[in-house]
Amino acid sequence: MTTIKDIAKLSGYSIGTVSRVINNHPDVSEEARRRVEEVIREQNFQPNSNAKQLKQQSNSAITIIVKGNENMFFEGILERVQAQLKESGEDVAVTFLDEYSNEVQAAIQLCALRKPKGFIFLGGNLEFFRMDFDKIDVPCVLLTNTAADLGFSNLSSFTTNDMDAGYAVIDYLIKKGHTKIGIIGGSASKIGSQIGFRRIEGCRRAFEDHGITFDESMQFEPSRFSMSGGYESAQRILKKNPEITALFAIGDTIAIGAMRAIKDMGLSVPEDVSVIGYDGIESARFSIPRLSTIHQDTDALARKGVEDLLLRINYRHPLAHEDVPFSLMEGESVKTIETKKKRSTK
Amino acid sequence: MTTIKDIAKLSGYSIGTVSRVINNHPDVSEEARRRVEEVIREQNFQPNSNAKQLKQQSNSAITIIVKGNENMFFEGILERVQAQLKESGEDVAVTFLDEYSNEVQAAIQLCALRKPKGFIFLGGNLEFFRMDFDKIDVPCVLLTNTAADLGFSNLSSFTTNDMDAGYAVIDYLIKKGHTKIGIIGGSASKIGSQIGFRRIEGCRRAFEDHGITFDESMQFEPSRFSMSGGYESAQRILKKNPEITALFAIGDTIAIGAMRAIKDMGLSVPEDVSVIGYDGIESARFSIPRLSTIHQDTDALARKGVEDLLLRINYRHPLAHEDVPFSLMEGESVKTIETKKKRSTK
DNA sequence: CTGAAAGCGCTTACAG
DNA sequence: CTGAAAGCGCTTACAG
Repeated sequence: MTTIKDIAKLSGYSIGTVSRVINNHPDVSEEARRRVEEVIREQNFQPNSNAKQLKQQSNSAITIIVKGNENMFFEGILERVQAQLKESGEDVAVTFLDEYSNEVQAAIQLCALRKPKGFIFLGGNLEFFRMDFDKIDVPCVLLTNTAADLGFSNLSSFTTNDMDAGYAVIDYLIKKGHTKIGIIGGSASKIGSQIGFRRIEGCRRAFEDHGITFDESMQFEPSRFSMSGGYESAQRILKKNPEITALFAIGDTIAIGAMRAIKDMGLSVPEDVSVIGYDGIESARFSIPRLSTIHQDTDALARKGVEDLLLRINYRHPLAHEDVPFSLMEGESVKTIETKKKRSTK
Repeated sequence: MTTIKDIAKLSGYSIGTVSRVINNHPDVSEEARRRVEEVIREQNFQPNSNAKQLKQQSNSAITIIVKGNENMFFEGILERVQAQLKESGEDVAVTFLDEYSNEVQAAIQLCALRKPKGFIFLGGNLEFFRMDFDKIDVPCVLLTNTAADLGFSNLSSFTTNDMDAGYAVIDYLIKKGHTKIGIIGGSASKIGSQIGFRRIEGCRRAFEDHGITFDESMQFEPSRFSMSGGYESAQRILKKNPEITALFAIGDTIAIGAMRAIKDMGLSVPEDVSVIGYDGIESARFSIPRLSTIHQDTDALARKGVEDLLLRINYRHPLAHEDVPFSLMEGESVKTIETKKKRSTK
């Protein structure tokens, strides 16, 4: 193992100077810097990160906490975040959590264990943040939910505007002639913190604006963010409410399960039941039928999240809470219904 | 921060003894052990891993190298490996690589940077291992390919027997009456090291045993392990060889892309073209039609891989090269063809 | 069985 | 601008 000591000896400078070169301290002569860097290159020297971190009292790799094992959407975004971070030379640790577990507690534990430089949360329940996030003091970013109202000084957030997007979905379906619309996914809890809540809240407003009543007990069914969750919830809601002509699954993973369930009930998409998803994952572009969905800009989410975190880890940099734009991608899974009302008004 | 010093003071023992308790050394009195453990619990003390690793000259987290970003199969297995490792209290780092990049070089770099305790390779090109793996000296496990013939003393491997499984697929299709069979996925290279090669080699043998000639140029099309790769390769092979009645995609991700391509060509699965995949990922159970496929036992793969690695990291433990059993899962994507030959022989 | 002490490879005031 | 030295939190011969 080459150490900083060897570099010192070889370059003719002290280990203090070598360390300063490595860490880009300003007060090193050009000559010393050049010489030391040369030796470092020759020896292919890599500083020992354990020693460095021991000394600096900080910290291990940036940690990504993925909340929702089975949610395919997170897989895509995880990859992007990981790629971004690696480009910046940052090491990355990943922890997968069940969709219902407490991500903030998990982060607190990790802090005790290895003091990560920072966290990126992929998905998060605001309720857990409210309860315990004050115990975390490293810079964090929450992706796909907004932390704007929480007021923590070390938590940025980037998300699709779920309220607007939920609104857009229902508005779209209604304009396509649907009025008997079912929603599946997320939990029915009114806490206002679960990932799906804002989406559903947007739906509510759209229904209202169109003068259509939304009966939660008949038109909503909770579901895990998984294909099997979507499969089961679609079956349940369609059985309890056979009038439904369109289903909004608040995640593509759920939607794909739902389409399979509809098929297994002897019905077809979109002829008997239209389905629209949320996320815009790759599988949605290859499913049969192709899934209509809200496309979240994973690239922007990942890029902004990583940039923000890095800036705040390395410099004094202000927090940010931003929405990234979304778009409704039309596939083949929603059909137009000519309603009587429509016809008469035309 | 509580340190080992605090525990020493609080417990009335020296830091040496505390350290021995933490590391389960035998030569500690029962009394000391009890007392120290009590204080550790009270203080919720976590040893500083940087200091520990600095001292032990070893090492950072076990690192999983995922080769093939877009291959959904790896996502499932990654999760399981991760879960297993976490259960054993091991920290985990993940690196995603493109399917065509050099995973061994990547591992070598990581060794220089942070000396991981070990690596788990999800997918691997034996050629790269042959070339450079001797530069890695930590315990490693290769999953989904066999390293039995490589003879490295620090590399175990666990895999489905790709040869047998490839054979089983073709045998199955032929028994279903198909003779014009196309294969997509992997690379055509004869190097014998790519992940898909053994699968295709198994296919060849099955064709031979059934007395059916296999014309690689007309019946094989390479493909990335991605949905879009499958989409394009299916289109290409079906255009160049319209006689094909069944397609074997050597990965489910590829198969799902292929089914979509067939649909877009105005044909349907399985009426016009049968499709069979390989992997048994969850999406295969929810696709329309449900995909027939070789189910790899990801649970066993993950469990055995992790156990083996941990054993070899912590003890002198022999290498292993094992096959895990597979099964052919029938979905809805393969139809039976009544061939003339079949009829006459019956 | 236990303690005192050296040392892992680095960073950073401190003094010059 | 540079060097000598203390110290980060731990482990592990060594001596008893």
